[in-house]
Amino acid sequence: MTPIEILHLHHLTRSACREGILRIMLEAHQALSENEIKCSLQSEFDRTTFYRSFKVLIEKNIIHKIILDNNKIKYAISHGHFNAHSRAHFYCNHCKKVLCIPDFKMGQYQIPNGYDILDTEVILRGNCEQCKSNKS
Amino acid sequence: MTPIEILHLHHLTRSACREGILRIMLEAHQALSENEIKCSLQSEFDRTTFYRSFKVLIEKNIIHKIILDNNKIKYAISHGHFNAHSRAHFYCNHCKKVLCIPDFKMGQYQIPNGYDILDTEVILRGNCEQCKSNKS
DNA sequence: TTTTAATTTGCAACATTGTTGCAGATATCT
DNA sequence: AGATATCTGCAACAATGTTGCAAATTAAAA
Repeated sequence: MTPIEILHLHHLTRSACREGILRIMLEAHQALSENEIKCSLQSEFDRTTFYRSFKVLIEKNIIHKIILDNNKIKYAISHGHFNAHSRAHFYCNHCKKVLCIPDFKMGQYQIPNGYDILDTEVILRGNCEQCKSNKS
Repeated sequence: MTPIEILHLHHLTRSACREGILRIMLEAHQALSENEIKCSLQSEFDRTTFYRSFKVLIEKNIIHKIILDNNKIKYAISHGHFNAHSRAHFYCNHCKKVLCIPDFKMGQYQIPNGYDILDTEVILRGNCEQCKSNKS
C-alpha cells in the first residue's frame, strides 16, 4: 500500500507531511525516531507539524509509538498483524534498533481482583545478531 | 527496612534527598511521579538533586522507573520479589495509578534467530476496581 | 473552474523530563 | 579536628510534546 492509499483508506487528508512520514516508515523495516524520519525526508517540516502528523496517524492506528527507557521514542507502522491492544517490541541495547514482534503469546499476570486489562505493551531488551557477533 | 538501612546495605551515602525519596516511596504502596514525591516531602530539593538521587537508586536497583505512554514517568520501589530483568506493571487509564505486578509468567515471543533477550518490561493498561465501579 | 470552506502548516511560547559543569555545603574517615 | 569524598543548588541546555494564532494548502461546491 502506498502512503496515499493508506491516508485515503482512513479518511485522512493527503498532506505533504503525512505522506512523507508514511513513505519513510514504509521503506524502513524497523521503528524510527522523529530525527531519523526528519533526516530521511527531502522537504523540511516544523517539529510541530511532525507531532501533529504523528498524533493523527497514531489515533487512526496507522502507526504506533514505542517508548524506550532511555527516554528515546520511536515510531513504527502498525501492520495488519498488530492489533491495537497488545504489542511487543525488541530493542537492541547496542545498536538501538527496534523491531516489532508480530506474533506472540501473552504472559499470565496476577492482577488484583476486579481489575480489567484493556491493552498491553511489552519491550524485550537484548542484543541483535549483528551486535552479538561484532562484540566477539 | 528503613531508608537508612537500605542506603547502608547498598553502600550509599546517607543523604537528605535519598532518605526523603525512599521514605515517601516506602509509605506509598504504588508508583509515584517526581511531582508526587516532591509534594509529599517537607524539605525542598532542586530538580537536579532529585534526578541525581533517582539515578543512583535506579543503578542500585533499589527503585525502578516506569514509563507510561502518555509521557508520564513514575518511580517505584523494587521489592525483593522483583528481579532486575523482568518487570510488569498495571496502569489505570482512569485514575493513573500504577501498581507493580510481583509474580507473573512471561509470554512467548518469536524473536529473530540469533537474537538474545536480556530483560523485559510489561505494561498492562486498564481500569482498577475503584474506577470501574465509579463509572457505573 | 473559480469560489468557498475545511485542513494543514509554521512560528512563538510554554511544559515536562532529564543532563552537565561548576562552586559551595555536607558527610565520612583517619 | 582536618582532609577527602560526596552531595546540593544554580544556570544552562537538550529532547519530546502541546497550544494559539495567522497564513498557506487542500478539498468540496457552485
